[in-house]
Amino acid sequence: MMNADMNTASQILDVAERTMRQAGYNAVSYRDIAGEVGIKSASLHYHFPKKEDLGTALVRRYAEKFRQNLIENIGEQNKSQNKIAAFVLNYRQALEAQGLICLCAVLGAEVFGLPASVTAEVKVFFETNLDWLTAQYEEMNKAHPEDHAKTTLALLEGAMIVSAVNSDMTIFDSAANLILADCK
Amino acid sequence: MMNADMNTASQILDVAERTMRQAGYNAVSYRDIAGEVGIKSASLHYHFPKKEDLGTALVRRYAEKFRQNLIENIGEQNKSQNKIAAFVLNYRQALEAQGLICLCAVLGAEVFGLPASVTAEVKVFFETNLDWLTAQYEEMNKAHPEDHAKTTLALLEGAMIVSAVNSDMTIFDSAANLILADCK
DNA sequence: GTCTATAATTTGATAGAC
DNA sequence: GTCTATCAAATTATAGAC
Repeated sequence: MMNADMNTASQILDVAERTMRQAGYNAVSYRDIAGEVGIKSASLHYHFPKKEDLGTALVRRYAEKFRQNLIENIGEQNKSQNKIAAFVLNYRQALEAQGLICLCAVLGAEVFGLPASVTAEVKVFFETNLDWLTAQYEEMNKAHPEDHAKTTLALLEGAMIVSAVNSDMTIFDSAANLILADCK
Repeated sequence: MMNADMNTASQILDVAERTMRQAGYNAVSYRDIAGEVGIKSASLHYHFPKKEDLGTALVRRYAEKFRQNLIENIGEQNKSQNKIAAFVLNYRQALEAQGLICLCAVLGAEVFGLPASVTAEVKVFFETNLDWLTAQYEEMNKAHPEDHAKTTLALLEGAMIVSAVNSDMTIFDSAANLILADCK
């Protein structure tokens, strides 16, 4: 009986993640989440006293899932080129399979209106991504690994947004191809 | 006496644009806008009956301003390389001077929660950008001008978000340099 | 952990006077 | 064009029973 539905907190985060990635931080209400989970909104406050707590927990879990998924996608690969490919795939799956933009792209776009603690978690996600990418480009002996890391992350986050608005996956794929071509 | 403050509608749009670019569509309220403009929220409905009307008018004006600003930045230039540089500068000025992310990046991130008419205007903005960029890359005899256009737009929109979250303009500049280097 | 009940505030929106 | 007055609904949040 160890299925995911046993944990109410994780169910709350599941619903919150989907709705926030669809419509942003302010579009998500305790009442709507509670309705979908099947409890009352007052009960939500037991798990996450303030909305800010829900926001930070959400981004933290998202970052951890991203990390775990990356490890899975990398599998047995040990060449940096293939690790970058796994990284790009990580983002692509989120967009195509679930039809959702990266949580941190959505929250990042609203950055000047977010609680400071939520912004801090989004920043950690981006910095972790940049550090990891920089390490890969270093291993590939690129001249300016930090620059490569910055452009790769920006490309993926931006491509998700433009792709979603225009309902056109070829935008994401152009970005992905540019990143992969640069690794050859 | 032809100053901008004469037109209440444009004052409303000024405040709405700034706050939406800071915190997203749902973070902006009629009451807050009215307070800053110095009128009552009921009066706002005279100019924009529904919030959806305000949203569409906002994106339409933003797209037009972007177009006008691009023409100014291009100036006497007639080489496509320099036109692309003006395009990049257009985005950079928004971020650095005003400290704000592109309106359409912010709204685009919330795309699955926006009124359909607002989404449509954001899509027009992106498509216009893509068409213009494609024309420039065609003139430069690039092999796949549409791909170049897609990656350039995605890079700029994504770079604004990551730069803003990390309070680090070098992220935007890495993206800008990649675009400009590709034009040489 | 979840509930009922409730509070204080904010939201988009309308009617009608001036 | 802007105002007052008003509305119904939604928001985050708390107190206290079970």
